[in-house]
Amino acid sequence: MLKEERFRIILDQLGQDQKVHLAGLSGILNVSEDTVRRDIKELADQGLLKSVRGGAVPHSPGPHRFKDRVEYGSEQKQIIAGKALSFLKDGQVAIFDGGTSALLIAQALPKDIHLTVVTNSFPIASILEEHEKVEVLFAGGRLLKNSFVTIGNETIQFFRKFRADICFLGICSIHPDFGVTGPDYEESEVKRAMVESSREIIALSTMEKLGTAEAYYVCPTNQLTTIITDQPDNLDAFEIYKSMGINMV
Amino acid sequence: MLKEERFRIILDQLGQDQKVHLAGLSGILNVSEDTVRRDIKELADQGLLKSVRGGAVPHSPGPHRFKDRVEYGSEQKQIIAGKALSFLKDGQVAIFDGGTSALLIAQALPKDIHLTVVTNSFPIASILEEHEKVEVLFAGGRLLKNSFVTIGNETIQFFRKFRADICFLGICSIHPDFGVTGPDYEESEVKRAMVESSREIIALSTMEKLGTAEAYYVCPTNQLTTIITDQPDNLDAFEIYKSMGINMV
DNA sequence: AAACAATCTGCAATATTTTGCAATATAAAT
DNA sequence: ATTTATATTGCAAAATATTGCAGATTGTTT
Repeated sequence: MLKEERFRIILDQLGQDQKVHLAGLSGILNVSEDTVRRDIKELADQGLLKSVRGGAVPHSPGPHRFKDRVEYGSEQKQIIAGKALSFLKDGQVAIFDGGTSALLIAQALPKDIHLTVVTNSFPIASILEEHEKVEVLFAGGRLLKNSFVTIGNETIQFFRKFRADICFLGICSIHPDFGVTGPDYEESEVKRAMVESSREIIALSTMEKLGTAEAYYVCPTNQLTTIITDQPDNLDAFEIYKSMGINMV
Repeated sequence: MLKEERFRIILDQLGQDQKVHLAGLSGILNVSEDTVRRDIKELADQGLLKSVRGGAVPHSPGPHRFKDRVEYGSEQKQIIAGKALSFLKDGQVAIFDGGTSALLIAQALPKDIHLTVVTNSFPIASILEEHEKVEVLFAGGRLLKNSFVTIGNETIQFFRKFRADICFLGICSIHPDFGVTGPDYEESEVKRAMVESSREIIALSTMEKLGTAEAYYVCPTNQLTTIITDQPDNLDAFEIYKSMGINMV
């Protein structure tokens, strides 16, 4: 049997099972495990698979890898991110909140837009590194370990120093009477500072968060310029906010 | 079963439930809990999940990217990092410079030490995320894309607000007469702010940098408390600095 | 402080890989 | 056709990695 034949069979098997064992292939191909091992090594050198102890696995693992999962949030948030982009204009100064909604906007951001982004989120800053034309101003402060955002007085002071054109605010809850609220004191304080430093406020919220309230106050509802939701079809709520002069998208 | 298969199953489970238990996986995978533990540890090292007591949880959408960037420092720098650790005492406030030398110290830092770390380096902050007992204060400012550190006036102001016990300063050049100097204006300015905010200054330098000078001034040589080098055998230079009252290690 | 669970460490048993080598096959040159 | 060089293959010993276990250590709960 030609070596190339073996290669093809190995790759076929791999395509079917997402894995191959040396012993199994040795049987199928009628060669020693050593030979299979050498074949696998050769294929690995070509980048066609990944050699692991005892066999091989596909080189670029499928979308089931967790790393990839993290980066794609829920479909609702993707929708929101897409809508949000249309509000950004070239040359603006934009504040990006530390939540996952704003993160998705950063991911969806085209590479050719020229921006100044002020944020307290490591992941966002990390993504924007690839955007040549985006200048990133990172807010200092105490680092919140699990979410990789900075909070605290330093962070607040940082945002106070800037005057942004637009602010993308990941929202926990919005209520017509109680305003924008969040579940965490310090994060809410930071959000307030963001709001107060920005001309336009774009709230990013899934539909079910409209009409709820949490413990800590961020800002009055009418301070929001626009509310972006995933499904703008809940007409009741819609009208309420529209009557307050808020742009619903 | 291939180790990689187990990895995939673990990550799949994690994607579904947002958590996995050692016992559960041990049953599913038909291996001992110890093996699962080791698997989880390995995955955690790759940044694909976060190991917690009793199991694992998804890693926050944090910047694993930095870790990839971290070049495994040269042997010299590893030596320096080892020596530097002995200067850190429990409970101290420490400033970590943005260079690779300080990064290696962070990597070598034991998990059980209690510290407050002030830094302007994303990679360092990212590494310290895993250290439960380390509080990280991150300096805001303009983000330098390629090196992932913040610089500029905001950064300097941030460091001015703190009084640290110890500061690890990655050094470009030290000269007995010209003092500590660096090749970049803004970075040198930030370093100066660090130096001025700290009681002890530990300079991290390879031997060949002692006795050279660059364009931008950081601080006078005698402001250094200690100079850590890779090979403390160049006696000529050694005596010069010692006679200035600097601890050479 | 005691009791318990989880983790770490060293170890031995097992499995896998590497390496050098010899036998065989394939290709190229005479 | 014969020889020579080159590559492939299988084998076996040595080196390395993995795994489960038992005891020590650490962390958590009551």
